[in-house]
Amino acid sequence: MPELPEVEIVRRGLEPVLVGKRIADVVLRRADLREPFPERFVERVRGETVTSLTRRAKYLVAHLSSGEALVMHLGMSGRFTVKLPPRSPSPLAGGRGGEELQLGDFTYDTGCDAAHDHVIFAIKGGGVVTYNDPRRFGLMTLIGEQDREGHKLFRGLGVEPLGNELNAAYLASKARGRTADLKAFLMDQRIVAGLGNIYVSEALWRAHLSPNRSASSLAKKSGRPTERAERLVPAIRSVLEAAITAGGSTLRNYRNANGDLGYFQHSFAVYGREGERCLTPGCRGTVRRTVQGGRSTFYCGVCQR
DNA sequence: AAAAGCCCCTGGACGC
DNA sequence: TGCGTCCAGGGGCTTT
Repeated sequence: MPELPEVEIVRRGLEPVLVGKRIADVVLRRADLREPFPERFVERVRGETVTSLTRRAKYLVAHLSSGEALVMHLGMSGRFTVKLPPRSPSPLAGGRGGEELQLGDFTYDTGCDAAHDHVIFAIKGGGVVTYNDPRRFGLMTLIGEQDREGHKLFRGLGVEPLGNELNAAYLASKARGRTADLKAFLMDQRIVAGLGNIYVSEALWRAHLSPNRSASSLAKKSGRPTERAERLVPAIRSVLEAAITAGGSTLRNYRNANGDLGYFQHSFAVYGREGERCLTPGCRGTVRRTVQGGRSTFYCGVCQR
């Protein structure tokens, strides 16, 4: 589920739990996700202190005191849950009799739906962070800080959409001469890193641009940005910022309830709203769904041109 | 180099 | 209730 806003919300949720803390223990419950965990993964993480937790595109990066970075990607179905310390057995477990694991100073009750809990981190003096991922499209690896920027995971990534590097001139320079449609162009992590299927649809709606339009129409023949490119930039920024804001507030409430970093509920203008009215003021259009590159695209054919 | 297609994996929703 | 089909917010790899 995670696109940039969700990953950023997870980062903000995990930050106070992890940063400045020592990872007392790590349990791997299988040998791989999308790819195998690296050699000696547990030994290289156990005992390390997390000095900071950052995000690049859809990757979470936990910087360790060893000089290595623990790089994590949530794939399609990855999520982290946090259990703050440890009364065992938890009253919430409901006597379901989940498997019990001994971690560091305390016992962790996996509960009833732990079949896809693949990685468990015990934080010294502070709780348990669990990575759960049914589809296992996620990823965890360790990269030396020296090598990180040049690593294959990061080397080809485009600009951060919330940074200053994303601007109309940049989009135009990348879009010039492209035959791909705008949807595919914005989904390409080498152009803008962190957008996914939902927020591309949402950003194009905000910019009143059709997903079927050629990406090259962001650039004039001279290579200068068109007015469309100028519109697209604030559309991308604003939808991501709104999602992060909404998710952040939901996160607080959710953690107060049960410590779970659940994904936020967010209402979309077009995504998942096929057949419903377009929300652009004054527009009489209806949201349509099409398929591009095997993925659903939602848009209004009336106000998005 | 760029674009299109296929693959990885599991679970949930839906129709019969 | 059970079974088959389709769909899902990720990215990487191969082919053209």
